[in-house]
Amino acid sequence: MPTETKIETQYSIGDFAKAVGLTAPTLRYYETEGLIETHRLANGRRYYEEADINWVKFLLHLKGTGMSISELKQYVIWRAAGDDTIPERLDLLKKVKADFLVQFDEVQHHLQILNDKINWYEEKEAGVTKDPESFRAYLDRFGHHE
Amino acid sequence: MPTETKIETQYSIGDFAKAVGLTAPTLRYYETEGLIETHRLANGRRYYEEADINWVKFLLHLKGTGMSISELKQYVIWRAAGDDTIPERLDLLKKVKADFLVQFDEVQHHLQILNDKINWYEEKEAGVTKDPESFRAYLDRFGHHE
DNA sequence: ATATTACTTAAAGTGTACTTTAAGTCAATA
DNA sequence: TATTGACTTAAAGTACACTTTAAGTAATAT
Repeated sequence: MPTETKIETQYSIGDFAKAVGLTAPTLRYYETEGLIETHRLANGRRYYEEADINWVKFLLHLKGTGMSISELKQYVIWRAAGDDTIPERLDLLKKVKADFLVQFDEVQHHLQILNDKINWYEEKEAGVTKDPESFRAYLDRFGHHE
Repeated sequence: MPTETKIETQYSIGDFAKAVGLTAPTLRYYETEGLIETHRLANGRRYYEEADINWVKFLLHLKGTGMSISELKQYVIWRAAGDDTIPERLDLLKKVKADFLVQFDEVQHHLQILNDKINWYEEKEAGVTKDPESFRAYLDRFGHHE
């Protein structure tokens, strides 16, 4: 069996930024915050590999669930400390999830009211009701409150 | 039929703040931003009525869908200008809704990845897999990507 | 009556997450 | 070879949405 030399694609910071949908300054900022470890060429320039794309994309998913930079930093610190910190990481992610679900419910309620208002305006514009119904009364009709 | 004198409950800014879940400084800030019109007692102090509670809660619903203070301000300006601006308000709310729905989909995907990671950690912790499976491989098993 | 609390304004400060600038080095293209 | 473009760092600046401070007046509670 021949020995395969794996040739990893190397990305400059600009190309990597495009690949993950961020800007080069943001990547440098994340690096100073300890979220990303960067590799350096002999001339001092940063480079990134395929695996780094997965890592950054995963970080962005966590970020998208509401994790702050400092929470991500804590997560990264625990991750670097090895498998002993899996319970801590799990607790953190579960807390993030619980917070997320609360927000998620709230935001769905906000959407319901927004939808109701849009529908109310459309009915009003169409002149469906001659005697105009208040938005409150309109909400009441659907049992939508607060 | 006797003439009914409607006695509107009057709230001080502190009580009103509690009623809507904000702080007094935030209410003053919203007032300077033109989101809230305040009534004043003879002594210069602000007071609020029941109807103001509905208005602030409605604003907070719109805010919760992602509208910025300046978008809310624009909405309020149009509202004050009367029914002629209903098309503008409708356009704004529809744009807000469209943006919201994009975000909503994204955020659900973020949740999926978060959930997958939590499950992956739990399986890892339980020692279900002897030969540890990478998170990428785990995601692949469920068809969860990016 | 006095002390505490709530209100008033204007202005300055805070936190988060970047973004931009400045000054310089180095690599790639015409 | 010249010049354009991409990179480097450190530090300052920005946007948003409040929050806090300061200095003062007025209402409420003991």
